[in-house]
Amino acid sequence: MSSDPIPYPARVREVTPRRAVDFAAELNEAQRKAATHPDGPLLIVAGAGTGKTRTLVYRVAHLIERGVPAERILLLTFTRRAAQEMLARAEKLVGSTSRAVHGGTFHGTAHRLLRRFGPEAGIANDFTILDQGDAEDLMQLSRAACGFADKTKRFPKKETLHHVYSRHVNTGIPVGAILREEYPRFVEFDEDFGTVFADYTARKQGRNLLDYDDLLLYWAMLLETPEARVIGDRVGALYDHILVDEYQDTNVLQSRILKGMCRVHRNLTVVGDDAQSIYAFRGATIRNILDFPRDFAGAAVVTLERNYRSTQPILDASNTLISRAEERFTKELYTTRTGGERPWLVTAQDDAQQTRFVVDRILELHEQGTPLREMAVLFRAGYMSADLEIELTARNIPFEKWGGLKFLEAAHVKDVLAFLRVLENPRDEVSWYRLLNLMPGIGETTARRAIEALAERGWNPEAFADFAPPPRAREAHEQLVALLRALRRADLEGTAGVAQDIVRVRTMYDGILRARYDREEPRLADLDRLQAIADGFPSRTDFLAAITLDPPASSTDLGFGAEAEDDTLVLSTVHSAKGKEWDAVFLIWAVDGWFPMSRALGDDDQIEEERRLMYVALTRARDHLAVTHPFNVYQTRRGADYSLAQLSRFLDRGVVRCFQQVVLESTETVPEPDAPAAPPVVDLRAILRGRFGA
DNA sequence: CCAGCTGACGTTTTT
DNA sequence: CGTCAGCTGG
Repeated sequence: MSSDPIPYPARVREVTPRRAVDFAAELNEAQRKAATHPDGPLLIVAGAGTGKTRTLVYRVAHLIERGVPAERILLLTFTRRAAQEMLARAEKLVGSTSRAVHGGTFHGTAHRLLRRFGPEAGIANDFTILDQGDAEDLMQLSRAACGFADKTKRFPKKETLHHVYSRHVNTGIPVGAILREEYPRFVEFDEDFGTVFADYTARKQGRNLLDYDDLLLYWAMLLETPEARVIGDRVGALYDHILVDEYQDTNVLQSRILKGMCRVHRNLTVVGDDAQSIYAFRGATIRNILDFPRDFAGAAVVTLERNYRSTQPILDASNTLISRAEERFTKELYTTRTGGERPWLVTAQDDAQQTRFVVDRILELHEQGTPLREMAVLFRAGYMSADLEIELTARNIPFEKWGGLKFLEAAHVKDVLAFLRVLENPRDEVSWYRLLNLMPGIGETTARRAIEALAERGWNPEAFADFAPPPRAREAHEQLVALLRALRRADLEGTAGVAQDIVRVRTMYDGILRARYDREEPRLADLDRLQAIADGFPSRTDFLAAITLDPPASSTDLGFGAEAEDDTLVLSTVHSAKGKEWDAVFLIWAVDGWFPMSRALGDDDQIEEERRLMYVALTRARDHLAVTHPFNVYQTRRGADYSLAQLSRFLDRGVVRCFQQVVLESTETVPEPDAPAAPPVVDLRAILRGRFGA
């Protein structure tokens, strides 16, 4: 129990819940305790499938029933989708009142607050947001401006620079320490990093650009900077209750924000599972959740251990796997569901056979009545589903893929967006640079000159019209000037929707696309889709912010109008599968070096994160779970040869005992459940082939 | 100064 | 496989 509950400010007003919520009947004891906890800090340690979302939804309902005005509740989630889902469920409990609850991601909320409070703190509210790719491009400009373009071949690439920068901002670890830890070969450049970062920071500010990290950083600074106290107090007073989902995946900066937001009250509820912390690469630290009771003295801790999702055999396998983890809140998931088959551990001869097995088994389950949308295939990294995607297409099985490359990151889509962004923010140097380089006859040098000319005239849009291009670029320049004028005119006349803007841009851009890229048909189709998405937005500002802050998760979930298929299989990275569940789950490529990835092998913390990641994968399954690994792996890297693949180190003897082993024969693909045969210890033929390969 | 070609390389996860 | 830096011909 909280030691010093702060009395709730008297702001009570009439609320008419649709029905009285019977917390005792609809929740189990632990859930009810969490949902109805009074004021004060609360940590809910919620294992996978223990009704975490349900508990949070009921807590929101409870707060509203107690008279907390909905608009003074802030619900921070990992994805916007998760927030919407929770709010929809809350509405079913307490009625439309709950619609006023503020829900969203940290970044989305930061964006909203900065548009509103930023101007008072020197942040013009017409800023545009850089996604990771944009930020890297800007870093490249800074790198060049600082004279590191070609000085040394060994100077870190823009991706490395950006990664170090982002890590520094999100974790507070000094740059030098990050280099020593992650990039020992770049330690000598410590000072140069500082030089580039200083330019990068100044450049962003001069161009009115904010990257993802800035959104969080400025939010934290509004709350923490003594000179901003007046603003910080107002921001901190916006909400009476803050609830945070997936707390194990927050970083130091986000934890600082929460402390700042709780300066007037201590009504902070966080929900998380330390065993599912999988975003350390983004600066998230498991310390946030482990140390919560210390950071917020008197915090109540409620643990949810009863699992409503999986069968006991699946839980046994998951529990055994995670029991090998080092530091954690100990909890053992249990269920009252009886029966269920043991999960399968499937050894395939090679990746082709692995693919065939998965597809065959999916069809089998489908025939037995499991809809495709109740099945998912999970993997460590996006590219690992390539083979499967081909097979599914060939066999006419509809699927959608989550995670991996998003179509918004495709070059041609970013090209079109660059035009819109220049209209939105004429100082957007990244977008200017990108679109100028597209024009025939304009390359790096001319683009740079044009941008300098713009900068000198205070980024006045007309300055570009006056810019005198070299003769070969004259035609392109004229066209571009005309296009931008037309777009701006439509803007002023108010005749332009975002979709209309895109149509106008494409009158010129489609030609460039055809000349510049191969496979033009699918690319043009992408632009059609972009147009269709844009159609739903009231303004360009909203559109641009939304697609950078909440990019569509799947490549198909924004198809035209009517969804193409109702019943589709899901292929997903394990990261993107977080928080979801299916009747049947296949985890493919459970091969050491792939899962865990070889890059993680040198570092104990990273290995631990990979282990938790696999735990997340296993606990997505309700009734059926199959983990597959090909025994021979075709190595494209050096030479072209097969090599032996070891089963993932996380599936040790004890874990494997929770599975039924299935070894696929080289001749046939019919699975034989409970086949006792162990995989061969060694593949002599592969060794023999290798001997004469070199 | 641009654009096209070649060879080398490294390859995650996401707001 | 796709990107990227570097080189070269126009």
